[in-house]
Amino acid sequence: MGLSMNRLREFREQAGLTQDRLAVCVKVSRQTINSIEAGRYVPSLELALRLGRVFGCRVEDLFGIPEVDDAGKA
Amino acid sequence: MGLSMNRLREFREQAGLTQDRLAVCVKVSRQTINSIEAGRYVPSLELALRLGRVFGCRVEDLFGIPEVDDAGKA
DNA sequence: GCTTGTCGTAAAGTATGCTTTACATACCGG
DNA sequence: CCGGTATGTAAAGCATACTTTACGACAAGC
Repeated sequence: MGLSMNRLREFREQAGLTQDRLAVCVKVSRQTINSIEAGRYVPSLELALRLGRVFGCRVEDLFGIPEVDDAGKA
Repeated sequence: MGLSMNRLREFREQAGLTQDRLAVCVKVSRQTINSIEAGRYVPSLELALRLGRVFGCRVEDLFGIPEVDDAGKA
């Protein structure tokens, strides 16, 4: 739910990268980048870390913080 | 490779939590926590984000930064 | 009209995160 | 001795990330 919305596209466009070039940078296929931007699935931790490194930001800046959550938390 | 070594146990013990209690906090099974600490696999992004939230640290503090790059990768 | 570049998306296959169930160890208190 | 707590680990099964291959659409330029 929360994670299917991310700021990947925003970061990528601001960096002036195509999906293809970003994909090469982080060593996945172009479709993987596209699917993540489209919210079709959330990346693995490894990929998320690589993306954060490319953009010089925290993983939490790209994905996350949404899920405050479920009441019975603690 | 790099990600199989993480600081989860360190953070957990410092927080005075058992594997069981931490598991409940982040809503996974105890075995999942154990396996991550043992380096048997790396967590999903969702779980990593929840863990970071529990410990009040960045995902990168728990997992990461290791993989500077490939060198002989290909 | 053709090609080239960027994007959107789908299907089948492989890898792996996570679950449940289960058992084994070790420490501790009684 | 026994019971409870905390940990280590394994197997089978389900869900999903990621791959390759493939096709469709839109714009730009020649």
